[in-house]
Amino acid sequence: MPEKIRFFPVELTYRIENDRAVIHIFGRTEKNEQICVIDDNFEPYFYVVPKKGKDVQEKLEKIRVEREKEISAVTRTETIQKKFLGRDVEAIKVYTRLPRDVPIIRETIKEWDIIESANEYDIQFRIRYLIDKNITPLTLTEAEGDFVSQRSRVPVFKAVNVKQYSDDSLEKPRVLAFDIETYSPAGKVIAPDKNPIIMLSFYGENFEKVITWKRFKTSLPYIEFVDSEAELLDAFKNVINHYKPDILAGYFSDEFDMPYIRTRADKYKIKLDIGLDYSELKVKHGKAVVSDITGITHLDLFKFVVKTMGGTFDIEAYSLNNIASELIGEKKMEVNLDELSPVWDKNPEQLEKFCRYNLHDSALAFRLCEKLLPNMTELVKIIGLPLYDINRMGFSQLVESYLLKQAPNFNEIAPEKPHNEAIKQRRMQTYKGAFVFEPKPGLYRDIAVFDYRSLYPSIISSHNIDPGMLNCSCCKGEAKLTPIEDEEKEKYWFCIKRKGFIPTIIEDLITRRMRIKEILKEKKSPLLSAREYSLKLLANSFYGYLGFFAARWYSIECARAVTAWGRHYIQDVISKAQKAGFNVIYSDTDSVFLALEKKTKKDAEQFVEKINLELPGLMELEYEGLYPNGIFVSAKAGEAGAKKKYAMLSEEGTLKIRGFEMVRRNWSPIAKDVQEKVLNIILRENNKEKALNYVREVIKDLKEKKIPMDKVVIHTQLQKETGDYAAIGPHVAIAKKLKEKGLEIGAGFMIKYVVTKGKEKIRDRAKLPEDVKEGGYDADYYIENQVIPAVERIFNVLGYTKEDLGWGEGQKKLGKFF
DNA sequence: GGCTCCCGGGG
DNA sequence: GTGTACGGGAGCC
Repeated sequence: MPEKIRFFPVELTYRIENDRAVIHIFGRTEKNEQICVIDDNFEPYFYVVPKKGKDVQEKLEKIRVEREKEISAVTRTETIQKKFLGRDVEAIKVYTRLPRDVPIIRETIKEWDIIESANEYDIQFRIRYLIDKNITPLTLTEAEGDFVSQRSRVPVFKAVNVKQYSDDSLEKPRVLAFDIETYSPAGKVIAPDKNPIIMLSFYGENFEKVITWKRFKTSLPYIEFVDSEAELLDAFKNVINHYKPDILAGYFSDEFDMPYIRTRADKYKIKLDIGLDYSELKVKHGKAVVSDITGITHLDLFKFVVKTMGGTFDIEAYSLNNIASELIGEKKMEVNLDELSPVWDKNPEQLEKFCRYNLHDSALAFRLCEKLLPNMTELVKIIGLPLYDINRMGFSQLVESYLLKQAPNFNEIAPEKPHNEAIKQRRMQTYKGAFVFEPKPGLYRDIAVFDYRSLYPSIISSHNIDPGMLNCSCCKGEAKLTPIEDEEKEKYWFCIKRKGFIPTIIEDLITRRMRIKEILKEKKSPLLSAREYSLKLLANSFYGYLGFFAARWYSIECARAVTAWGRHYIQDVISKAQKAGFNVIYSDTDSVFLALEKKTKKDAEQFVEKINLELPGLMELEYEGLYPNGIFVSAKAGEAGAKKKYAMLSEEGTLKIRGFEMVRRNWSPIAKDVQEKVLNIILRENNKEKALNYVREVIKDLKEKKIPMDKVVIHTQLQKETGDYAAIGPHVAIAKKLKEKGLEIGAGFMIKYVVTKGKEKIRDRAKLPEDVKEGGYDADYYIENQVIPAVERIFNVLGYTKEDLGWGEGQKKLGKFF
């Protein structure tokens, strides 16, 4: 008699056992125990769409391909009525024995001239399983079968039937956060192959631990001493095995902690078999590095923050410190990490504070995970992919995964991913973007900002913008033409009789979100606001997706139509604002900035209300806020317009800075300092004279060599061996000289240099800081190439000349504003 | 004006 | 592995 169990799937994979693909679903039962449910009843397949009147089926069934002594063959085929971009097609569902046969078979038929296309041959087998079985990870699922005996860290249940049971979801997955500290002398680059891990910390529910392999006196109960790095790595495994987390969370752990741990374990030939099936921690080096443990979801919170949440907050860098302060209001512990290695070598009695620092980072990762998990979980529930995947996906992938999940409900076959040629073609195509009302560069006071809520999604829905609805023969001459202004482009339309696949889906997302917002007005719920946010995120990503060259449902006509209608609607607000007597100073895509001047905040709010009364159902203009001070600058020196480059001071006193590209580490500290200081003086103190004098002072100090050397040191890392460079930049020139001196200089080394005076190329004037005596730097270089570019756009709008800055005649030309 | 190289995060 | 996913700025060539 088969047994029934219920569980929350967390992660899944597949293995080949006895020549069959077996899905392994890892999860937690209702009784809160970890489990692995296996299912060998799912066949790999893909679709073939034959050309009209061609008999393809028989030929398909005869395929046999030999690769590396393995035979790939089609096991059976089915003819099936499907839709492709809204059109009815007769497709063949082609089954194979193993998942890996799918791409092989597709490869052998791709040149056949009797087929229209092959489709859905590149959907991962585990994802195909979730889609076809309609199983959503983290959501209560029922399996029918029996427990079997199999080598595994958790009980294994062999299922004959697996199906979604209810909408209940795993409330509290078990989370363990971790972080490592490594031996890393000051100024030296991080080198996993050379330098050991010296500390490792974990933070979980009622659990904190720091493991280190140098002993010192401490009363901290969570510190555990071991005798070597190899023992520390063993402890890493043991802690995970005993804690039994569903989720192992880190910050930048995909690309730092995990690869580091992997490299160190390999050095000692330690098996990192922490997978629930005893498989090893896998670090995969692709374009981005990802680290994967079978059965345990490894989350890299950095990736989620950067890829998905990024746009929502206003920070200059995605460091753990910034993100933690922004999201959970906590900072990292202040510690000078340059001291860690010397202390480790010479003063181990001082290691305790580094242990606390190490634990605190894990604690931050843990709380960040708690904070972000509702957002990720909601995306899991909406899109239907495991957490692991959601964590690492960008917007386009989220949209595409959602469409792939929805396609069967509409009986749609997914289009192929574009291949090389198509991508090249698509990349060359351009279209007109959003409308930008170019501001007159300058300083403004009392700026009221409005924006359309979900402008593009509501356009896609209300204008039925969909690749399959384009230029239908049924509505020719009847449907409204897309309002593209470009005369050379042919006008086109979208069907008004049928609703497209994408508009249907997006409308569903918008209305679901609206319902949630209604509930949220009544009472707060973190869960619902996470869902609301996820729905918004997803809906907002469709437009970009339609114009993304690598998208399956790519359609430049659709993308072009969205921006065309967008321009139409924003221009409408602008003209109405002007008619109402407002001074429109700036507008971009879906937002309008008004300088209030003689009008009041109340006038602005009333204006928005009035606009909203006239807007069709889904569309809404929002009052974003009032900014007492703002500066709008031109994009490049001398250029008139200024797209997306402004800084404003909010009523709450925070600076909102847009478009001033981050001055990064390969800039000198003096350039960073000056940019930040100038914006602050102008917006907070409202004193351009003071800002001017400040820069003038800095320029003077540079010329008089009063700015200390450490403010002009530029850091650049060598990315490859010195001999491998085609172009010799300043840092490469330095590296070559160092090498000639017999120093060990290779890829990864951090080069610090100072540019000195001379007429040669910059690379010939770049010197090591220690080879330049105090004041030996080239003041002109730092003024012209560092300080001035950092503030040029700002002073641009203030209209000062170079004489005003004390950088007068007879000097090298600096651009007309100085 | 193209092409090449670097940055991010982490210690 | 039912494969190939950044995007923008500076300096050399």
